[in-house]
Amino acid sequence: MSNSEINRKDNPVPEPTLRRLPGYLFFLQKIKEEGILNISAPVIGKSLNCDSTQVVKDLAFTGIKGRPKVGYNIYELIHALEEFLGFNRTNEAFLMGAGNLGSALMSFQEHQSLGLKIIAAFDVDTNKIGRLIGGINVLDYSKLPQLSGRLNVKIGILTTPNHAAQNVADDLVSCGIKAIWNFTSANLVLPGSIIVQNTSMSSYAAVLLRRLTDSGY
Amino acid sequence: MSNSEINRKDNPVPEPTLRRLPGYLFFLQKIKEEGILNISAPVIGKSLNCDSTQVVKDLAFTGIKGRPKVGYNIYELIHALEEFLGFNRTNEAFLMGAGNLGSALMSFQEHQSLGLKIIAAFDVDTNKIGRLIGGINVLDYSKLPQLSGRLNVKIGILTTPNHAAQNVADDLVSCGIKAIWNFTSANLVLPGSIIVQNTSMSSYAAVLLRRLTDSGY
DNA sequence: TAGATTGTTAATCGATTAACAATC
DNA sequence: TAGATTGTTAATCGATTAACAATC
Repeated sequence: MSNSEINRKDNPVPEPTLRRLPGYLFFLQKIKEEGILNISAPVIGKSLNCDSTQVVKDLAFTGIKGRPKVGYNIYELIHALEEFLGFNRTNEAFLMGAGNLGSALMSFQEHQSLGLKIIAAFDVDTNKIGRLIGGINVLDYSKLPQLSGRLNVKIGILTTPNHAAQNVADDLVSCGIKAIWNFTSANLVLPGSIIVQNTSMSSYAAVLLRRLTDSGY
Repeated sequence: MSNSEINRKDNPVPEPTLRRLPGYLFFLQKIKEEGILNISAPVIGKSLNCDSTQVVKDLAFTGIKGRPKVGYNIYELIHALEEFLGFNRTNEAFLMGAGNLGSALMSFQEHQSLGLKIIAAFDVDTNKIGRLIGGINVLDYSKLPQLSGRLNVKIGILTTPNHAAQNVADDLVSCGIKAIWNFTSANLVLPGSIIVQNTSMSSYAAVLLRRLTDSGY
């Protein structure tokens, strides 16, 4: 039984850990340029402002082995992180709703480095259908079942208006989508097997604004 | 000593709570249309798929009082949430970096309902300077100190390329900005008094992609 | 009054941090 | 060998969930 197979069922990676891992990866990619070969958890922790024990534990989830007194080989570590996070694969996705936010995500090059590839966008607005945004075609929403049947895409990115979110999510699920990246404020009710990643701007705005109030302005 | 004054110092609102509060607010705004006058924590919990005790505790942070057997007055509750989160105020912000993501945020109307108002954007790209995006002017980056001196803006939205993020953040701080909403992947090193809200897409992509892998595709 | 719900206190759970043994 | 760092086990901390008393 491989490490990943053990994790799959009994030992899911904690979400806080997953959220930190890309930070390590970006830091390592940055300092790789400086020709450093090995790096230790205390150095990473000091640079990223977090506990070194936590760095060790987080990195252990990727299956990488470090050497006492030396640390981790930076190339192995970068590879392990990319592999573990799926950033070096190509994960195809549909984008639903080519409005402001949707268009931005299509134009946003950085997804590529996260192994995410939006292969098509869908909208009901005839003004948007047929347009090419960030190199991605905006298709008629009614074409979704047909295309999903052929392409076996697993990820849906939801950038519709809030009121349409639940219906579109339901449609995605019936088309075989396994994971939904929900940028709307809608609370989606979906089968438990569907992975939902909520990324509503309002949550972050809430934290930021309240902290500002807490601090006494 | 008012409730908010007590919270300010000794009892900061937990971040998980703050992240959930906008969800309650959107739900309430939606069902307000149906003419419902009172709503109980168990009903909110059932609809939003979370524990009713948690709803009660979360709402208590806003200072609102409920009535046993009846629940909360929906109008009072909406008001309390908006007030507490700062969504009914106008919080002015500068946006730094009018690229794809920055442009999207400028066009994204929903910020208004979060009490956020981007009053100007800044960029170094002469092709962008002078343009109007989503009704917001893109100004020359060098104009930042001058404008911030006059306007007393507290919030900076950081949508620059990663490599420029730290420098721009430093400039924002020296211009009197108190809170930075960081959309880049850069790990910002700033004075402790500055509120930083990291919203890097890569963290969410990481969680989503890994959960997909965990589930066995 | 009876019953549902708030509001609070206690128990559980999970993540972070600390301690320490293993090892290069 | 000595010392720094990994890797693991234990202690702490905070958030969630459960229990229960107060109350409308």
